[in-house]
Amino acid sequence: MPELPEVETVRDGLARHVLGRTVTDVEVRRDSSVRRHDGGPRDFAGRLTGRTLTAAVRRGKFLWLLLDGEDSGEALLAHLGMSGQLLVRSGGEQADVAGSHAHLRTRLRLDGPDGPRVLDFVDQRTFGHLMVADLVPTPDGAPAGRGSALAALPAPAVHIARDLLDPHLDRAALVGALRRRRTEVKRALLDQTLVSGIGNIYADEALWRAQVHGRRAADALRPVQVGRLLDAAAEVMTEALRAGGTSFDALYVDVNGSSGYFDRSLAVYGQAGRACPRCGATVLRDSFMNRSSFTCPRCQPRPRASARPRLPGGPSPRT
DNA sequence: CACACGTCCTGGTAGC
DNA sequence: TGCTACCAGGACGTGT
Repeated sequence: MPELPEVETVRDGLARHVLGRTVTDVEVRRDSSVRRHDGGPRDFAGRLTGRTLTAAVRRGKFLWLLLDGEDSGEALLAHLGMSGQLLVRSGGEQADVAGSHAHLRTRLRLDGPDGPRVLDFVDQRTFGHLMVADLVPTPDGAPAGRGSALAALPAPAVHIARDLLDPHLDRAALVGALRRRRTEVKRALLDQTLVSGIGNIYADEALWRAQVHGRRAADALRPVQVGRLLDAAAEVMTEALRAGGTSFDALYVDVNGSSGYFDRSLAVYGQAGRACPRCGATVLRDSFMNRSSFTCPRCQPRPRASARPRLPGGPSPRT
């Protein structure tokens, strides 16, 4: 599952392999891959063709490539969803044949100083998408004083909060905001408008590291516990980033959610029935909202009712 | 056929 | 009472 570390790895790969290149052709093979683009597939292709990619930027799980040009307030915005990949390869015919992929959704051809290249958007489960989006200035934009387009966000991403690896994140404010939420702490961690980049996998890993059960009420946690939780999340994502970032060769930009870290180092996610690496108790799997949560019953005791959020409806008057 | 889950959307609620 | 911000849960989509 592409969460922050995987998306950052893709961003870095794009920064190294497609910047400065110009789009020569756009082939949308499945319209739904650009379903969020206002003008449809044809407009999508039209807006990209001839544009040069000038920067690769990420916030949370959103990723975008800035486009040059007169009206340069635009970006090619990508979200990988559950299974999206962006693959770069050299643009020779051989690569075309070898590179034909069962789940290829959109292909961009690029031209640059050292020959043609191909940027493929591949997505098995189709939750991902591409679009050309307008950049809009935002007060929460980005480092002041960098008067470039970096200070603006693509319109569909303006509601996305800064992520834990963003040097301009206001940690104290985030701790406060999390503790103000009247919901389960895991749900708050997954809320991209509070803090971005955390998905189901890293949420479970962070909660395990901080020894907090995800069903505890966010507003019942002490500030220091929330701080530890955020530290744990930043830590586990940094480790995953290091592990994933080293496993790609020079040209291919690849993410399938594994990033090498997935299988090896997860303490609880997907580990139901196995031993907790810290205490040896058997890891549990619970269902919530059609999603899975993995916890260690000893390290992360389930909260008593009084420590769970008071949900709408209150203590049911079930007469 | 249940299950994987990130984001968007809807309907409803709490609190002012 | 009316308004707003917030929150829970369902829909979506495809392959294993």
